[in-house]
Amino acid sequence: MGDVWKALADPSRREILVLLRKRDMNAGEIAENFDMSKPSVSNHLNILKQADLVSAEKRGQNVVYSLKTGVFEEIMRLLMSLTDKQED
Amino acid sequence: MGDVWKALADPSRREILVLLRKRDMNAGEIAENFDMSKPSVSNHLNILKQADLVSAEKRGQNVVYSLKTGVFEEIMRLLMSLTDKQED
DNA sequence: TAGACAGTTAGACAATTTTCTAATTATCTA
DNA sequence: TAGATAATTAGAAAATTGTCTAACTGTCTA
Repeated sequence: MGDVWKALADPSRREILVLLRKRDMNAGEIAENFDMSKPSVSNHLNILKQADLVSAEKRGQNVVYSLKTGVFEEIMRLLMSLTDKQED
Repeated sequence: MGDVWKALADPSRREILVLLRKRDMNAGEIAENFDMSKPSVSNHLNILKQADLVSAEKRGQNVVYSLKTGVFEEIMRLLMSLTDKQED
């Protein structure tokens, strides 16, 4: 299981998540939004997948990526616990 | 203004934040909690400061660090917006 | 089934990041 | 004021990360 925080550290990867918020997209559609080679985007998608922030489903010759929101809750929990001093 | 996400990407820095959740600490006290040279810790503290995640106040020959929770809200807002699909 | 298309893998390279030791600055106290 | 203590700055080395091109795999369709 990859590092969620490291995954979120890169601005391109955060932008991918924002894109996927609107709708599921395949790798090519995602890549169109970036001034970057396709393998680079593929690499970012892989890091997001390992961090469990997106899921990938092969559909024909495309791979459709979707946002996975489950992990966010965990992150938010940690952030909230930092916000509330002295708890724990 | 430094990058908050990059600041949060490092596990040692996140641990520093958790330490400061309990109470304010000076640089030396923080460093005691890590198997790392003092300059390295100092570097991490500087990155956290630039990201506005901690504040530093010189008190005598010590520098006391405190958690700054303001920025978390911004992060949480972004995370929440990702959680709620299709909004915006 | 041959060629085109979508996507990933492999390998190399450049940039960034983390860490160290040594040196420096600032403050306290005997 | 001299020496000790707290912390940072400087500069270098090692590790990690992001990016590229070239090559490969799998799927579709004419």
